[in-house]
Amino acid sequence: MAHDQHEVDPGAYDFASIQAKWLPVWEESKPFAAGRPGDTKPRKYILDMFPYPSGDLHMGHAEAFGYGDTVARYWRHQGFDVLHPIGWDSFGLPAENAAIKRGVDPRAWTYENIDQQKRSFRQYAPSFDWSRELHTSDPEYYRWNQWLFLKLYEKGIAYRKAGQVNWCPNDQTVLANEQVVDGHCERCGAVVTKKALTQWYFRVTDYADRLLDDLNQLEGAWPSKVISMQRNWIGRSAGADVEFEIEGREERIPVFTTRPDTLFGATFMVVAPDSELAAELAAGASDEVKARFEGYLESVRTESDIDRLATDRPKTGVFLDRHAINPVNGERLPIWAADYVLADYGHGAIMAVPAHDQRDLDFARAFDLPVRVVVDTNQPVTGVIPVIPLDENGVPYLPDDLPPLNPGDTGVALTGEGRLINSGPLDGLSKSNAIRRVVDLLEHRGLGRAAKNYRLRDWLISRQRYWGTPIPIIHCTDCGEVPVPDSELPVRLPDAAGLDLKPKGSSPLGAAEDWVNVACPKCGGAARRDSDTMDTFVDSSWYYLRYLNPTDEGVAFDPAEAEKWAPVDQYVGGVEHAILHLLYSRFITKVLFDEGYLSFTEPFTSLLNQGMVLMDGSKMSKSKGNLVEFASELQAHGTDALRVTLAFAGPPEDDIDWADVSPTGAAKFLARAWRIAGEVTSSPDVEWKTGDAALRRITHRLLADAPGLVEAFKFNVVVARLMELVNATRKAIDSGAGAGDAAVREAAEVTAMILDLFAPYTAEDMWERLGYQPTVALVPWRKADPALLVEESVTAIVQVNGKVRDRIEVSPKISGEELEALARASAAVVRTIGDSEIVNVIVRAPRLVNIAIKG
RNA sequence: GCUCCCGUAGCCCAAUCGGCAGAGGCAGGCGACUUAAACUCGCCGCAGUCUGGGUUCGAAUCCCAGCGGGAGCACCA
Repeated sequence: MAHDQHEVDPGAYDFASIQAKWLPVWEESKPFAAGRPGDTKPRKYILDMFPYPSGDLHMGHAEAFGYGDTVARYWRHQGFDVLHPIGWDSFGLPAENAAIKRGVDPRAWTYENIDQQKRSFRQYAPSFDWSRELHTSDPEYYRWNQWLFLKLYEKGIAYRKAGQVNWCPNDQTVLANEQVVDGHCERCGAVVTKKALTQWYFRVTDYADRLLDDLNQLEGAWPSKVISMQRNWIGRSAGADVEFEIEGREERIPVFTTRPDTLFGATFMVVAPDSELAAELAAGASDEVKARFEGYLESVRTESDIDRLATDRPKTGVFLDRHAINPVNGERLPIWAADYVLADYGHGAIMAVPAHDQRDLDFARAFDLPVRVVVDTNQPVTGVIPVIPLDENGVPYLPDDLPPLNPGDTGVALTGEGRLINSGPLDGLSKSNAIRRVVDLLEHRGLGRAAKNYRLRDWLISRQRYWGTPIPIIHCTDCGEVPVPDSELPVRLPDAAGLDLKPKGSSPLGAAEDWVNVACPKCGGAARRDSDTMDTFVDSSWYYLRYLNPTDEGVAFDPAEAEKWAPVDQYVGGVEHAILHLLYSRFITKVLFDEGYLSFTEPFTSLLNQGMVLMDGSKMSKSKGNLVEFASELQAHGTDALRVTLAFAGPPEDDIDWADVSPTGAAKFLARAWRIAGEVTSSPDVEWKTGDAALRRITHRLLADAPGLVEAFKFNVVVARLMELVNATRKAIDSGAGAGDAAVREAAEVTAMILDLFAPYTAEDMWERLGYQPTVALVPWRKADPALLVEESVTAIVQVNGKVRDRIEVSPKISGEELEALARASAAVVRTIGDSEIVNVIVRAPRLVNIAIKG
């Protein structure tokens, strides 16, 4: 029997035809364009982290963009002019790798991917303002990356230096510290090695204090996890720089310590083997020492970061046969080179206090170096832990069974509080007082000062790859580094055709002879362009500002527009950028603030991290065969069911296991809601007040509660409440007031309006079935009627000793006295109390009475 | 090893301030509609909140300890 393929029951919910019906309508009317001239509404800027165009959207995108869109749609209903833009983070290695593998042009590959991905995106119907779409790989965009670079160069924030850098042998390029995760390349997973290279950096360490301190303003508005990760990453520690004389050396060596109070306990000094200082000290020693040092250095160089990061590995090192002088007591301290001291932290040298530092103690025990206790951790210090033990009369005493003070034997360093001993003028002081005293002492003698140190390193931004923003610097043999004049921006990427993009450790751009050879802008002589490209995290560090005027050819962004829209009110994206992108973006925002371009110092006022979409408890991947394809889910269930499924699965920041959710359940709910809109028989001008009060109460409670729920990101609860409303409406139609009741129409309209946050197609179609014109997305939020939020009566609970003994229906306005009287009169209560004595009665009118009795 | 988060029904999840443990869904059971099935509609909830202590008139909620799970950090002087 031949079926007409379009044979669809007109009374049945068919997501495909609803999508096909409304998408062109919205594309035509563009209801989501922001900043229309003359719009006086208050503004909100809702931003999703822009995607890398990898070919197609996946479930992770579906989740994140769904949440972002819910928030954007919500604020539109609340009467805001909402800026909700989208663009493409379209520079980066995948395009280049595809180019190498398949001989395609990286540009063509990228823009084809964008086209494909965009088609899925449109089906998914986020309420984007597509007119502001941007691509970081367009010269119109990266021109401003170059502008930003030159600004930073001008201010001394961008600079070039030589050093040991992270090198990804797979991608054949350097990496920033943030892009090395557990010794592996953040992007491709290869084991990262070290390489000595001259590279471009941004001086993010100059902003370390502000990046750390300003996290306080994000407290409560960003996930606490992200805040603590950033705090850890910046890793500020306070202490002192102490200068040590070195025998046979003119200049003193500074060391950083967080425990200057233990200075009298220093028994040796350690320098990082890969530091210049170590090489210099070894050079001044005997040939035998020199040889031993060279051998050690070699072994240190060959070990990977992975090995080096392993904890509990035995301490290694060599004695350099040189000595330092302790500035406070004149003692000679042997100097060792050991790899547990890092060249690029502090000054690459430490004073070792084995009694009070576990690492120093491990080293001292391995090489039989002296251990001297200078803090008696058995002596309690007032006001700090350990608390002074008190005897039964409240008199402080010292217990007899104190732990021994011999870390050299126990192997456990004494890191706690205590009183200073063996420390001359510091004896008897507490830790904090000793720190203050010794810093004073050192400052007075010019041998040290209070100091801070950071784990954060400067941001290495140059990359030896093709598909990125060219660094706008020209290297001239006579003039050195010369910035490309603004009038010559953008420095465009040369055509990839004819270039060998295969990674070979230097940028492919260097081989583009026509491109790389230029006249020096200063002297006109022969010069070469810098052939590295920028880290793509530079692109994304300020893109949120480019959306404000994406086609402006005169400025990167318009400060007046920034004043109107920025900072971003709500940012949505993955927690994988907890440090990377979010730290860089915060940094660049502060730089732009300092330069007077912005009036705020934090780019993202509020942050929502979505969880991951899993399958059967683990991350989805092709190799595991547990991939849930976005495209096929979209095909099978439609946009709305997919979005409702994701919103309803649980709190947005939690992971979603696709095995636990039910897109068909979501589709059923949508169909149920949609059918109701078709059953309503009253006309739009019906008088609400005449409607069924019970249903109206449910409707208005939702109107009242939903804003708080959405603003707290409890999307799953909002969906549950919508289900509740739909169930109640169904009941009213079938076995209550009937389809013609005003409350049924009201409930259906409110359902459509709120459903728009999660299921825009269904909501729009319902809206039309209810007799209105598009678009439901722009319908103002209905005000909840306060009269309907008050219950006619409430159930008061009567407890005896916390156990529920009776329930009484009372007026919500009942007084405490009346309620107590009613409770005491309750038969069940009287029975329970019997002869017992009433000790206490707690009354919380109108909800609860608790009678406490004896026995 | 250190820090943070989380443990509620077979499963996913709710429970504004410490005040009736259940809003919602999945799965399941029963029923109506149907020749039958699907769809649809209706009905069905004794889990006392991981364990043990504590605070309180009252604890899923606050505190302490433990168990289990997840995340972050881990030679940073």
